[in-house]
Amino acid sequence: MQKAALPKGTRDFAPDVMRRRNFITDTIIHVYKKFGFQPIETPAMENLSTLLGKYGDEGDKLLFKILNSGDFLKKVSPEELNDADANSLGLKIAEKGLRYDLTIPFARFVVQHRNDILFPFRRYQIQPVWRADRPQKGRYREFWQCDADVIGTDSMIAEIDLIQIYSEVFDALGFDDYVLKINHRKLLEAVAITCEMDSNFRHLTVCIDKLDKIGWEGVETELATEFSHPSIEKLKTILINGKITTEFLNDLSAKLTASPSLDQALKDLREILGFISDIQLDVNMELDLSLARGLDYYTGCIFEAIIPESGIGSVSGGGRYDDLTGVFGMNDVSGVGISFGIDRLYDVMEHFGLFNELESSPVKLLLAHFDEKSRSACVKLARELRSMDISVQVYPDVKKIKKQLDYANKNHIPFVGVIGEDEIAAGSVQLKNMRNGEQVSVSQSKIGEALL
RNA sequence: GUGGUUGUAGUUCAGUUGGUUAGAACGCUUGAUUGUGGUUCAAGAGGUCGCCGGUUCAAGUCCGGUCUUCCACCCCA
Repeated sequence: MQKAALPKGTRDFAPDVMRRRNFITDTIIHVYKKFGFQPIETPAMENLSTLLGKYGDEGDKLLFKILNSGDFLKKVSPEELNDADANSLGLKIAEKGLRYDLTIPFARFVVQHRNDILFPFRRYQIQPVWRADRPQKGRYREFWQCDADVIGTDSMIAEIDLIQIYSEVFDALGFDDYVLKINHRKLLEAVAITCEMDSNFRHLTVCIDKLDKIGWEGVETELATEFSHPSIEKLKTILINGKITTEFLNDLSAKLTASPSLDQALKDLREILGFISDIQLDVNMELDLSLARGLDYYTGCIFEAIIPESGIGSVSGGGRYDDLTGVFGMNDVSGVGISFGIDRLYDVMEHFGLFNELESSPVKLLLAHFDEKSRSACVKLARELRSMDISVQVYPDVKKIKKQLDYANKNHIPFVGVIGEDEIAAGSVQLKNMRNGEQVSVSQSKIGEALL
């Protein structure tokens, strides 16, 4: 016999888990729709060429590759088999991969359907993504992302909408404590220029992103592998406080070397802060200069949402990208998007006990019986009740009534209708309320009303 | 990819320095109750101790490998 098992980092979702997961996705979809986003879906697999090189070296390693069908070794010579490293050999025997996120497939989608899309285009997409990571707390190899993107405009109205979405989603899910962090890649570029660290911008962003986690001393150590001491000291005077306020933006600009990047970042951020103030949006947003985000394609505003004391990093991330579609041959299309991680939202909600909905069954009535004849009567009655849009289930086997009641009880089915010889003769049903145990005899023709 | 950690009944877990027939709770089945669930009581079923190999008179217990769980790093939802 074979052992029933799942690949590492993947999970089954039982009905009670699905009910909660659906609550999360329904909540998010409801908000997305209010802001005019429309759903799309894309395939689980993409061509590897679509995926590779979009998420940095680290991302490439984490892609699940799909072995070519048929004789996948046909195109590989014995010499290549011996000499090749795993990476280059992988490309010869696999030309498809599982998607790593929903943003790159969306960019591909936009380019491919450019003639059918009306820009600016707002889409939401809720599908699983796969990463060949090592699983740990809040990290799975298969997990669900819940994306919303606006593409085809560089207006900050898109950012403002996304910020409002954050506020509404967290409120609706019941989080009273969350932090929406925001920063701007071009502001970071200005910092890099000022500190003469623009030679290795990526290293800079990776380091300062860890400020929260490892503190300035840790960041300093990691920076030292690439940058000079004076540069690091200068960065310290800019970064040391990490979090900055609206007013601090002005002070900050005075510290930074003038550049087009700086101008753009300040313009965007001031516009956003202005809107938030105008509409008096109640959102717990922090401008955080140490927020960098590793994904390579971000070029403007970047977002990250965290739930303090949850034990899980971030539940959402996002940002603006100026040229995601460029690699697919469609230039100068700016977009901005966010992505909620359903699995992490679930874990955090469970951690704080935010799932407080009553245990209830989608089935309202179970019809119980004593023999094949009364069971037939149940099937007939069930059909009538369903035509009234009542969710009914007929117990399938002829078993003791005790067993059938027990089944209803364990499934939290609120009502049981018992039909036997006497009831058939009288055209009635014994309707039992499973919550309080009360039982009444009801005419079969009236049972629908009794339940509604 | 690096380091650590975990695995015993359906589930959560005990199991002494290696030593008879591996336990508990909950769950499950049956009965008390042949037309009535939840509570109670009684009885019963259920384990190749993750898998493979090694040490030993003897392995759930020690050793090696492997898979799995969880955690940290890297990175990220």
